Amino acid sequence: MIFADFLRNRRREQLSASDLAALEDSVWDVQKTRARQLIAHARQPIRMSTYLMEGFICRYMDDRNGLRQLVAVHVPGDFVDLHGYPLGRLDHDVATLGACKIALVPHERLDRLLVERPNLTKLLWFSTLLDAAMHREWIFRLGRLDAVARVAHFFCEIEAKLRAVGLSDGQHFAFPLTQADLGEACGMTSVHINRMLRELRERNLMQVQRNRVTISDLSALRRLSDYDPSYLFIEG
Amino acid sequence: MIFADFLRNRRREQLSASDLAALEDSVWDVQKTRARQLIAHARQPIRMSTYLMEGFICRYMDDRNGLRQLVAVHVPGDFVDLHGYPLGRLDHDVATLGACKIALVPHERLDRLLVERPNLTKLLWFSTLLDAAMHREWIFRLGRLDAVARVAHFFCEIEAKLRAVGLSDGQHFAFPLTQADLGEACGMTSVHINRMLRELRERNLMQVQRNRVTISDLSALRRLSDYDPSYLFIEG
DNA sequence: CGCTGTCTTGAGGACGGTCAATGTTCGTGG
DNA sequence: CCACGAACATTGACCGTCCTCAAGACAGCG
Repeated sequence: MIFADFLRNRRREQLSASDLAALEDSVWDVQKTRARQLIAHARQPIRMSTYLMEGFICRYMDDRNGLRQLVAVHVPGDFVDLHGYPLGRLDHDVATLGACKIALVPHERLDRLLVERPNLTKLLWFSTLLDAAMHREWIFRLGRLDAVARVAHFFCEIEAKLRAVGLSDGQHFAFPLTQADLGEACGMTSVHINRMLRELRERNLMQVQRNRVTISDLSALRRLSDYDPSYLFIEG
Repeated sequence: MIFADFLRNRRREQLSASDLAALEDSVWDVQKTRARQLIAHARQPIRMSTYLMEGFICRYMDDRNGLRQLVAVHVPGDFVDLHGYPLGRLDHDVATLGACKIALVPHERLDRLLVERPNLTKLLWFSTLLDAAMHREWIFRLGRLDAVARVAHFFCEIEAKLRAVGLSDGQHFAFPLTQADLGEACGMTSVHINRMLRELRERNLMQVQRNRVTISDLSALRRLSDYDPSYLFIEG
């Protein structure tokens, strides 16, 4: 089962057995990729979309000087660049963070689903709009929060997303991002990320060590960063 | 014709006469609204979406202290909260900036279009993903640009969007946002917005006066802010 | 004509960036 | 099993951008 985690704890009950089977059938290939590998280029037309089964993927834009701004971080269960289907090309790059397992879905097969399966189409549409909701939360984070809160807010989101697919117990989870990556996500330098992580550690809220995050006080972390996960549409 | 500007200069040629007629038929009411009026509430279920015919609308989120962060500014031709259809509820508020003319489309009617008109559905989906692309550009703006460039970048986007629907000639356009609004869009204080506008004026790039923007050197403005409008998918 | 919201400007300070040095971890190959 | 190098993490000193606070000017509107 490739799409086992797709919309898990979201609206999966709206996915009929037959729609799910059609979705599974639309997969062209399942692949493993190494860490730090580019999997889709900005501006080029794309003919397939990538569904993430294992690992972490990010999307980012470059400025003139080659400095990156991450615009999304994806976890298993995410249909990473499904928006490339209606758009036809991407406005950003997509790359793996750690090693990943991905499924590739050709757009011609999505065309069939669009015509034959309105219910599934609406769920696929929904899933691309979840990404848009996350984008909005990132805008809020960058526009209104100070440095500590930005970092805390970022981890709150990752934790909530991972928990929805069973990869966090609320206290621990695997996490392949470096401090430089965090800087590119939060709009700050890796040096300052380091200081903010120290602050969060010293306040006994959370810590990061060797690709692993430990959260000791999730509710304090959420309070600190004004975090409300309702935009993720996770049930229960 | 209500949807005269919808996807104008984007993919409107893909909109068949019959699809367009069906879209027009799905409108329940056309209304005029005053300036600074809330038209959709965060968190509440919504049963209609708003298409903007005239005026400016913004979407925003509040932090704990009631400080706003704008996440989008809409111009005529935008289907402002169409994403509320697959989502079922919004994660943010929607309000008019100046006086507006809007068309309301009940979601039950969109359900019919979804089942009967896959081609139209794909275009509607596309239009919600344009908004997501703009969100990404806003993330980039807030994360990677300094204050002058942020303001310049914002105006470059507004100008490009207005030009696509014939409301800017590349040099002049109507603009109802106050400096406080600009601050809420660009993640800075209105005081600093004021200083940056002065800088742009003194460098002979652009100026704002009485709800009107004059751009004297658009290409310099774009260079300054690393602006590339390709994410808007405007043709020609 | 006065009220209110918006704009403008200044002075001082805090937050986060820059630059640079050092420490740590981990994979690779001898 | 250890030696080495590369990538990543950590810390300090200094500095610039942008925020805060505050006062005053201006414009639109009753």
